[in-house]
Amino acid sequence: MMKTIVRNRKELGEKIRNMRRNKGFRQIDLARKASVRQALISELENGVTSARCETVIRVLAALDMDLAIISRRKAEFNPMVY
Amino acid sequence: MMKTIVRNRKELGEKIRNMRRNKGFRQIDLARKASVRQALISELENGVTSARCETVIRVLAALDMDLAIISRRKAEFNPMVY
DNA sequence: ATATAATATACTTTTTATCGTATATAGTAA
DNA sequence: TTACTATATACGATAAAAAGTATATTATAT
Repeated sequence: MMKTIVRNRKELGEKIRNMRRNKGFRQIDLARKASVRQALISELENGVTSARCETVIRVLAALDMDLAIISRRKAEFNPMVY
Repeated sequence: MMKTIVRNRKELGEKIRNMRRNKGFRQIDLARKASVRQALISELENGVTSARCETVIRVLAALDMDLAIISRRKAEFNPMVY
C-alpha cells in the first residue's frame, strides 16, 4: 500500500471512504468498529467536520491503517531493486 | 527522515516536541507560525488535549511535516541498494 | 413501482477544543 | 540571588465535535 499525505479534511475523508469501500464495509460497520455514530463516518468522509485527531486514529485503526508523520523534505526515492 | 506512526495523543505530542526542538523553535515561534496560542502547543506536546485534525495539520505544516495515512499491513521492507 | 438498504441530514444535548489572557512554575543566564 | 526566558497551568467565554435519535434522501435491488 501507498503512503498518502492528507493536508485537509477533504483529502482525509476521501481516503477514508476509499479504504472503507476497499474492505467492503458499510458506514455502519466502520462506525461500530470505531465506536462512533454512522452519522460521524458520513460527516468525516464528506469533510463536513474536522474530527479530533484521536477520533481519526480510532477510525483508521478500524480500517487497519495508521496515522503517520513524515517530513516534507523526505526524498521520495524508492529505488527498485534489480 | 523517518516515517513515524502516531497512535495516541502522547506519541503525537512527543513527536511534535522533538521536531520543534530540532528546528530550534520555541513554543511561541511554532504557535505563531501555526496561528495558535503558545498554550496550545504546550498542551499538544504534553498530550493534555486531543487536538482537532486540522489543528494538527497546521502545526505539522509549520514544522515542514505532513500527516499521512499508511497501511498497517505495509511490508516494512526497505532494502538497501548495493 | 415498491421495498429495502445505505447514506446524508437534522436537532438537541453533552463534551471538548480553542481562544484570550493572565499567572505560576521551571529553566537559564548574569 | 536576581533578572530574564521558556514552558505549564488556570479560568471564563466561545466555538466546534460527538453523542443520541430520528428522518430524509439516495441507491439498489426485486
